[in-house]
Amino acid sequence: MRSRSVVRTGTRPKYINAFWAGSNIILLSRDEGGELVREIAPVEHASFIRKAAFDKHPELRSVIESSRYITGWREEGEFIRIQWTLREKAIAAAEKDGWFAQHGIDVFEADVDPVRRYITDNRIEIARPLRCYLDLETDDRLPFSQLTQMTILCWAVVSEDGTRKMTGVLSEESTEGERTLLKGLFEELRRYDQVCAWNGDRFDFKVIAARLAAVGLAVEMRRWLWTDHLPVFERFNMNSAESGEEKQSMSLGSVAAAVLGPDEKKLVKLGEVGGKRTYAMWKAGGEERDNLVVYCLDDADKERRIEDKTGCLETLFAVAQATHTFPDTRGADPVKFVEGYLLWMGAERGMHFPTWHPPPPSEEREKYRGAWVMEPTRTGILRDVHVADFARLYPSIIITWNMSLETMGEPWSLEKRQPTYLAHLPSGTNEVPVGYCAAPNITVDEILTVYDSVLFRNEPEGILPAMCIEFIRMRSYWDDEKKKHPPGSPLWVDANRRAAAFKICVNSVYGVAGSIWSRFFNKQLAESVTQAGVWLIQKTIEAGETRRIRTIYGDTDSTFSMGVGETEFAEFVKWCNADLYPRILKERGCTRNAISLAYEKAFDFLVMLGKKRYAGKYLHYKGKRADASSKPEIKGLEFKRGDVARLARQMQSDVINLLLAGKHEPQFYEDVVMAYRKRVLEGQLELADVKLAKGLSKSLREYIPKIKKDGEASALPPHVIVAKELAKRGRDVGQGIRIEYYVRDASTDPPIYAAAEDWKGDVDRYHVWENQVYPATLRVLATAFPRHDWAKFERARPKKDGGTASGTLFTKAALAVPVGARDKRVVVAAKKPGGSTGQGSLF
DNA sequence: AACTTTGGCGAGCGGG
DNA sequence: CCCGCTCGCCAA
Repeated sequence: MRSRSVVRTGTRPKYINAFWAGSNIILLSRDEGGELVREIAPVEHASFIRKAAFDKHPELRSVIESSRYITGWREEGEFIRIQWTLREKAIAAAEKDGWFAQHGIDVFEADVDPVRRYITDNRIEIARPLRCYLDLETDDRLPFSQLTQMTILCWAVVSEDGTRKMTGVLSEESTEGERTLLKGLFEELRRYDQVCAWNGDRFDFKVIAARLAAVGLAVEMRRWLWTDHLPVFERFNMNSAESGEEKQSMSLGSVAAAVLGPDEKKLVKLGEVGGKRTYAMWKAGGEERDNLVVYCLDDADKERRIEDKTGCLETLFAVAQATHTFPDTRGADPVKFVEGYLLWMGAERGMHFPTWHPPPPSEEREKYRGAWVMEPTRTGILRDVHVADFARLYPSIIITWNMSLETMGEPWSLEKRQPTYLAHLPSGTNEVPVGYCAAPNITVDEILTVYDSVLFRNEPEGILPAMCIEFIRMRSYWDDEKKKHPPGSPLWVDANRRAAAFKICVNSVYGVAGSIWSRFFNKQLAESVTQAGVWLIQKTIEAGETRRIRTIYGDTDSTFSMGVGETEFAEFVKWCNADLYPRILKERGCTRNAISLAYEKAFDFLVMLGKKRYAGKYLHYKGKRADASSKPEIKGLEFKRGDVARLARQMQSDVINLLLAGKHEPQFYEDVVMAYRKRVLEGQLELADVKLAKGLSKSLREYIPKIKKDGEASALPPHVIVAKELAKRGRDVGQGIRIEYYVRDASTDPPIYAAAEDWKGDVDRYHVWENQVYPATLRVLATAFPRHDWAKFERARPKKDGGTASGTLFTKAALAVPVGARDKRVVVAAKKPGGSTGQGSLF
């Protein structure tokens, strides 16, 4: 490799990557000329104990000094740093039943990765890696499960600015041929530091590693940052999807189409359309082989254009640089990057954190209580609904109650016998101990109200709140920087990314405190955060009630209220911030207050269906009046879901848009329903209209059918049945893969499900209407017009004994509306006797 | 390897 | 017909 190894002197460079190799840490940077520079530093396997342990255990010093696994120790502030021969020894000594634990000595950070150790102790800064996009085409005659045996037929590498596009194609089917191809690939890759591939972790990177071994090439893979673009896109870009349409498929082609627009013409995706293609194309040689390379290059370039548009890899880099983490796939994991910053800050303060221990299996894990979701007190079409929400609720709570592991005090339990109807009153005896604040954690049952609080010391500032404050400060710094530059200019774009990155960081702090995969996990702490949120929102709703503000719904950090005008509601929000929160927080012993409620928006019309399901038309949003071009806000409804049939989304969206536009005559919607019904039962249907797509949340073998009473195995979920069939064909049906399928015939027992790739137009139209398309809209209409009978349109399938259905699907049997077909659940109000039951003209 | 959390809805299945 | 269960997706 054309790199040079140096002994470091002078100013420390920023590093593009580092990895642990045997007894060394290898650090990579690039010099002024862009040449790769490697530095070598000795690896250290360290753990920490409190210095006080030496006083308590006089024998400790000699135990440490005589251990053959300990190479040294030294004092560092309040801690002793112990250096181990092997990482495994450091971890073993910190085990829950290890020597230290038996002697009541806490061991800190024993499991910290050696690279992280080095970054933390040596204050390593992260440099921007040179990025490229990679795609491979492999021999598709082998099933996905045998990807390690797949010969690489060609590769394409595109530089991040798109000015350099290189490809390689297999010259001959032999080990030597593939070795030459791989050599060519790595000759190209060494210009870069970060290699991005769509689905790379599942496919391309695995194939490369396997083929290097197969042809006998030794390459130090850890020298690159291997970044799977797909999960990074999902994590940093997904919330931008408006409808479920974009969530149907995460394939490169689909995402490119969604992100780059309809003019992005997708080339035929190899291996997906037309069955086995790649090997045949390569084998054919000539123009066909050239086409294979063209496809391959086009995919690599799609990635580049997706990044140009979304910037999610740039955001990953901004997060990584802010948290001293390298921007590979794992660097996108909140647990990883928050830990990076936590240890960084801890080192500044002479603090160390608990050793992380592998958690028990999920069945044994104790959950903690989360947010509160209010049952809507009103459903249907509502007017003038004001929405307030807490700014960054959980970080604000962490700051306000100074919630951190090291500030956590004793649990503080207070039981109070009082009737439930008084449960909302302050306990009256909650004298919080001096110097502490009490996290509200209230359980109310029939007669007992339990304030099962955790106390937190107000001083000094905890490291978790400090981290939140720093991230918030940095976000606002970059927001200010942004304003100094013309929108869209390079400096503006950079500031925008960094602001976005710090927002991601702020929002990740709570999740990490609540994650068992984090060394900072603490159930009591995490529950204190969520329950403080419950308390705040409930206090807000109560306070509103005394001011004629009727809150009809709320979820976690928001309230939806009616009964007053904009001015009064704005006044209320102001009063909450100026008066209510300062007062009640003081009562809980808080000396800080980062809680802030904002009047976010108001809805002109709101169609409220239930918890987490509504659609609204804005009156104003964040101070700006809505206009005709303002899009409706839709939450939770099928329209937003990527797993339902497209027709279900379309029909529901049509009806919602009409409702929000002020169309409020039921008869009008009867016509819409009948038109859709006709289309589903008689019209042209394409696969995309009726396709369902569900992900596999675990590997196929983990779906174990229950045994029925009769001793038979019960049915697996439809997408799993289809996935098993696809597995037989050698398709990739691993964990996380979305299975696309449709219902061929639901009248049989069991129903027949078919993979999307087997589409022959033979879809069960009755099932499509009754189960996939109409219910989503039925629920909207039944909520909007509760006195109207909407269930009568639901039945479509002719009764088995109902004579001979032939010709048109609109036979008498299909149109008959048996009384029993009415779904009582959606007929909210009693039907008016003899009233309009919608015997529309089509009947 | 794949893991931020809990709350909640609806589809599908099976049993009473 | 209702209920309880699992599953996957979505809200926050």
